[in-house]
Amino acid sequence: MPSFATSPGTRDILAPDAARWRAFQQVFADGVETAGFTHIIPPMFEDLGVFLRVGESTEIVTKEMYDFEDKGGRRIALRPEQTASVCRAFVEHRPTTPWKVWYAGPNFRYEKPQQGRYRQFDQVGVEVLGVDDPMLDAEVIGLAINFYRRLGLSGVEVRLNSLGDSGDRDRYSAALHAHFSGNADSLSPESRSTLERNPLRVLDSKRPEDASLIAAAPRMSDHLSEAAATHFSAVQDALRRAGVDFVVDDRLVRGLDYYRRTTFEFVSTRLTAAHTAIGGGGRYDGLVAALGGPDTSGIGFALGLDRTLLACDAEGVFGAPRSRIEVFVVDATGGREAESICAHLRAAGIGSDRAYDQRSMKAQMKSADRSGAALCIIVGDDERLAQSVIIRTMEGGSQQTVSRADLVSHVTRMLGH
RNA sequence: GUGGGCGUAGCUCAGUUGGCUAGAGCGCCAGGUUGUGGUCCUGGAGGUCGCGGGUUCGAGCCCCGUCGUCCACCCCA
Repeated sequence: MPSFATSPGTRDILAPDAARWRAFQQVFADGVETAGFTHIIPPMFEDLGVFLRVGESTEIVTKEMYDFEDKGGRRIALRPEQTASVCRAFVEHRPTTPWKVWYAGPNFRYEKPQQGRYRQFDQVGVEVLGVDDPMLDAEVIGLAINFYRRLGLSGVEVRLNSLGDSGDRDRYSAALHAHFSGNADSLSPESRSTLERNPLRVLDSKRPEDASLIAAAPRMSDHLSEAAATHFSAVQDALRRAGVDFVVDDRLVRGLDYYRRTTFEFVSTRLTAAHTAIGGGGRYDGLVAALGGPDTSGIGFALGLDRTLLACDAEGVFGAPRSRIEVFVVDATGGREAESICAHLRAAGIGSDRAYDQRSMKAQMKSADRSGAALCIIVGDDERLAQSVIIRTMEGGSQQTVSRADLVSHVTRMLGH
């Protein structure tokens, strides 16, 4: 039996999934770079303090951080998300604004794994710093929607809300606290403890016994300042102009404390498991300042790679790309013919593979079949002597003999390059 | 962190009230086919039954512990 396996919540991504991941990130990168975003690759670990700004009341900070002391005595944490890193980078390098960046890569949270939730999980995302314009909020949301479309997803719903400015948020939070603690008896025990940590999160409870109290709770929309309300309606107008469907969800509360004003979530309507949220984001005006930078507004989103792929599976779209092997070379003379033919094909940019260990022709043909190649090239003693090869189509099984010198041009033509 | 289900071949699983040498399908390898894959036939390799302890004449099966995994809660992507 094996001595080791992957740690809980981590896994190896093998073929063909690994290529699918790469394609996913490529599609994302192409889309956002077309919109003027540049790539940022922040480190995977940082000073713990960077991430504490995510919110003292969140479980991400209190329970789920992969933190440790390094050999130099520094408090280090594996990043649980990348927004804080991007803001730290902004403060550190002070690029000119607007600063539009995108990222892709793994994050780490110490959680109990289950479907669509891992301790090491990948996200792609964007952040824009230094722009207050509500039209940007809509553009950022549209970017994600466009990406989903390119993946082929159609069952994605945009849920939209505004948490108001920090003053609004605090006043609303106090109003909620008053409402819920006045009726604490009829609240579930879990929600009672949530109430003390973060009243907003009680709205997120899915427990049936909390439903009626939540329905009767004060509305965020009644607590928005004039400025925040104007901003929010401008965002909605811009979304309508862009033809992006959305539903305003008064109860939408996002997990991280830094969110202000516009918040949104992307929900797969085709996913039945617990995790239907495949992405989310919002404004975090104030995070840059909290990290020691100038007062700078920010907005962004992160999309979960696993969950989005789960949604793709549910819709039967964006499957794994097929093998890059187009030609498989079968050599019944010992292997040296295949050796040189593969070298030629590869030099010409044609994906090719072959068998080793002088296996039987039948075994080599089986390998050719499994490789996914469209063509197979067969060399036996006759062909070697005649300086020719047989080209066989794997699907139809028709074959022709051509001279070695013409091999690459024949193959190129047959593959339709 | 809480609760529940499940750990038997590479994969999916069967295995009776505890009872001979632990099985099937798929996959893999070889042969049937002395020059040809995908179909078919035959054969073969591959297991400390997750791990440790206990009960028993005897444990894949029962008990305890542990680890892993899945699901739900919590939380979140």
